[in-house]
Amino acid sequence: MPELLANLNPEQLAAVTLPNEPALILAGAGSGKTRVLITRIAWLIQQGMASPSTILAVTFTNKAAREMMGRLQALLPIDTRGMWIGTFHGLCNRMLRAHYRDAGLPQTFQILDTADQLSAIKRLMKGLNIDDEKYPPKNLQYFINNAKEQGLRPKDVDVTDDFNRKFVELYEAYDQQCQREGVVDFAELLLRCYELLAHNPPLRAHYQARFRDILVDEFQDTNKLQYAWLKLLAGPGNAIFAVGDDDQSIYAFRGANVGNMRDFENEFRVKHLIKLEQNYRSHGHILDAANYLIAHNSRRLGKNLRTDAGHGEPVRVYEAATDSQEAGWIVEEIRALINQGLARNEIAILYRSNAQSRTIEHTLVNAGVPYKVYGGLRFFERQEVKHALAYLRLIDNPNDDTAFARVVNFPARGIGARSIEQLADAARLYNCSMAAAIPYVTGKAGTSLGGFANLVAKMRAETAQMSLPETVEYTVRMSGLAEFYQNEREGQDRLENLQELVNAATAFVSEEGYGLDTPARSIPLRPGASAAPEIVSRDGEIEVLDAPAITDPAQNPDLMTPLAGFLSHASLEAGDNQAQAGQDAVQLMTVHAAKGLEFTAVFITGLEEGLFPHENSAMEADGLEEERRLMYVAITRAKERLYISFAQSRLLHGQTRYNVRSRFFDELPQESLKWLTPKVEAGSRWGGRADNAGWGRDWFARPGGGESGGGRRDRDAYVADKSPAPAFANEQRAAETGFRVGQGVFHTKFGEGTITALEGSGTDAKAQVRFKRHGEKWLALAVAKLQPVE
DNA sequence: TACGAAATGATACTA
DNA sequence: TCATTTCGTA
Repeated sequence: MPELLANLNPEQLAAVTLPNEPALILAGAGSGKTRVLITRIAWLIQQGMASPSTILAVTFTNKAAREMMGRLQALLPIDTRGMWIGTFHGLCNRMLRAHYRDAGLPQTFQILDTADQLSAIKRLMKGLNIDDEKYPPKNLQYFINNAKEQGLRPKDVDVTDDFNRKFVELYEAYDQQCQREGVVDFAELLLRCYELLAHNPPLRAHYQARFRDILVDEFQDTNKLQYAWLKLLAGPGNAIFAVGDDDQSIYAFRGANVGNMRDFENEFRVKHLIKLEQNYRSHGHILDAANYLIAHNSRRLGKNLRTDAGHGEPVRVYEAATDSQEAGWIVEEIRALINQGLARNEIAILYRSNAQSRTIEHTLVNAGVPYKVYGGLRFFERQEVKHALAYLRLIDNPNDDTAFARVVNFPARGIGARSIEQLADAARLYNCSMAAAIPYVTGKAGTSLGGFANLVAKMRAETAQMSLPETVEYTVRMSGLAEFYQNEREGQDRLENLQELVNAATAFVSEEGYGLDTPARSIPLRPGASAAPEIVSRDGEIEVLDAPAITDPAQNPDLMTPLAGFLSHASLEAGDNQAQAGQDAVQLMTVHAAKGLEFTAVFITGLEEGLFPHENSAMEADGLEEERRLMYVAITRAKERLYISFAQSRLLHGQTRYNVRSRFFDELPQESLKWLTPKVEAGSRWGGRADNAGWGRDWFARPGGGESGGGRRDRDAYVADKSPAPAFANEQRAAETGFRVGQGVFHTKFGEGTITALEGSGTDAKAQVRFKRHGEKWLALAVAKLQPVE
C-alpha cells in the first residue's frame, strides 16, 4: 500500500489523495501527469473508496487509454478490461450500443469516419442537385461537425443569411440520410450520447450513481460538447477529477476549448486546484527557454516549471542559408550525437508542417541515417481495407448506402456512373436505400445491379453461421477483392493488407474473449449474461420498467455482435499512425504529433515568420498565442539537448521563399541560447521585419520575381531561383553511400530488398537492389528513399 | 469505361 | 513540389 504513494512529490501526493470532490490538476509538461492519474485510480480502489466498476476515465487517444489500462493492471491485481476507461468516442459508442433503442438507433448502427462522412455528404448533395462549387462539400462537413460539437441540431442553428440557410437545410437532410442508413459520424456519437443522457433522467441517474469518480485526461483539449457530456454525468454524489495544461492547448483549430478549464473551475466551485510544477524531464536551460517563452502569452492560468536537474547544455541555435543547408547541419549534429553513443530513437526532428520533412528526409537518406516518419495513412484507412470493410458493413446492414456506393462497382462489374445515378434516383423516389431500390431499376443497368444484389445476398446467407475471421476471409475472397489485387501489378502489398485484416479479426475475437467459432452476426449470450436493456418509453415518458434490467455493458460486453464490434473497432481505432516500427531510427514528426512524447535530443526546425508562427494563424483569434503554445510543447519535448534552426530561404511548393527568423527567438532567454552562427539583430538585414505589421508581408517570393498571386500561368514563366546551396563542410562524407553489398534495405514503393551491387559516387551513386517482390532494380541513391534494414 | 493530361490546392489531426 | 481530382478523348 505505501509503495503506491512512494516517490510522489508533495503536490502529486496531494492530487492523488484528494477527497471525492471536483478537482483541477494543472499539470505542466513532464510533471508526471499520467502517473498521478493512474496512481489516483489505484489509490481509490485500494482504499475501498471506489471499485473498478465505479470509475470512469476519459482520454483523447486510444494510445493513452491503453497505456492507462496497462499501467493500472500492473499496479493492481484487477482485470481492467471491463473498466470504463477509454476515449470519449469509445465510451459513447459503448453507451449507445447498450441503449440503442433509447438512442433511436438500429442495433447494427455503424460509424462513419471522416472520409466516409465526406462521401456521404457528396452523395447527398448530388442527389439534391446542389452546386458543389457554391457549397463545397468540405465546408458543409465542417459546418455540420462544428454545429454538432456545439450541441446544435439543425433547428438550433441560427440562420443569418441565405448561404447559411442552405447549409442548415443540408445539415437536416444529412441527418435524415444518416438516420435512414443507420450510420453515425464521430460528432454524432458524442451528441447522440449526450442527448440520450439529457432526455432520459432515469438512465442519467443510473450512470451518475454508478460513476462515483470521473477522471479526465488532457482536459484542455475538450470541446464544448465533451464538457457538456461530462457535466451530465457529474451528479450529486460524484466528482470530476480533471487533469490538464492550458499551456499545451494546441487543438483549438479542431474545436478544443481551453475556456473549459476556467468554466470548470467556476461552475463546479473547484476547491482543489493543484499545480504540478516540478518537471522531471528537461534540463535547466531548456526549461528556462520554455518558461520564458510561454510567459509572453496572456490569459494563462499561470504556472512555472522547475527542475532539480541543473542547467545542462545551452539551447543551440543555427541560422542556415537554405532549407537544405539547415538539413545538412541537422544531420551533422545527429551524427555527432550518435557517435557520442546516443540511440537514434532518442533523437527527434520536429517541424511545423509536413511539407518540411522532405528536404530533411532526403538529406538523411544521403547520409545513410535510418529514420522514421510519423503520420500518414493508417491501417484501417487504406483503400483495400476500406473496400473489404464496406462489404462487411453491407452484409450487416443493407441500408448503408455509403458502403454500397463504395463497392457496388469495385471490383469493376460494369456498373457505371450512369447506372448508379439511376439507382440513386429510384432510391430517393421510393425513400429507401440503394440496395432496396435495385428492383425498381430496369434494363441493362437493372440486370448488372441485380447481379450485385445477388452477390451480397449470397454472402449474407453463407456467412450467417461463420465466425468473424471466417466471415472476413470469405468476404475478401467472394467479393473479388483478393482476385483483383492478385492480378494488379502493384497489388501485392494491398493483398497482404487484406490478409492482415483477417489476422486483425482473429486478434479481435481473442482479445474480446469470444470463442473462435462464435458466429460473427449473432449476439452470443454467455451464461449469466442478461438480455438487452429494457427502458421503454410510454406516453412520451421514459420509465425504467425493471431497474436491474439497465444492462451494464461492462458486465455484459455481448450487446454487440462480434462483427458490429469489429466494425466499430475499425472506425474508432484506425491503427498506428507510425511508419514501419522496429529498428532504431531518428524520429521525424510534426510538433503536434510530438505532444506527449519526450526525447533526449530534439531539433526544432524552420523557425521562420510565416512558417512558425504559421502565416494562417495571424487570421485566427488567439492564433499567435496558440503558435506560441505549440512552440512551448516543442521545447518541452527535449530532455538534454535542444537545437533550434531556421533558414533564410526555403523551397516550398516549388517556389523559393525568403523568410525572416521567427519572433520566438526574441522571446527566449538569451543567456540560455548558444548561437552557432552569428546572431544578426532584427532589422539590420534587408527584409528585416517590422514587429507590429501583419506578418503575412514579412516573407515574400523571390526578389524581383513579381507578385506571387499572378495565377497558374505564371508557373511556366517563372524560373525558380536555383542557386545551389552553399556546400557544407561534409559534402564529402555525404558522398559515401552508407550502403554495402549484401545489405538489407527498405524502399517506400518496392518494399524490402537486398543490395546486389553499388556503382558511382556522390550524387551519381547507384545501387542495384533485389527486391523480394519487385525483382532487381537499379536505383539512384540520391533519389531513391532507401533505408537500411538489419 | 478507362486512361492520361491538365488543373488545383497545400497548417496542424484524434475519434 | 506533389498528391489528388477533374477533364477530355479514344
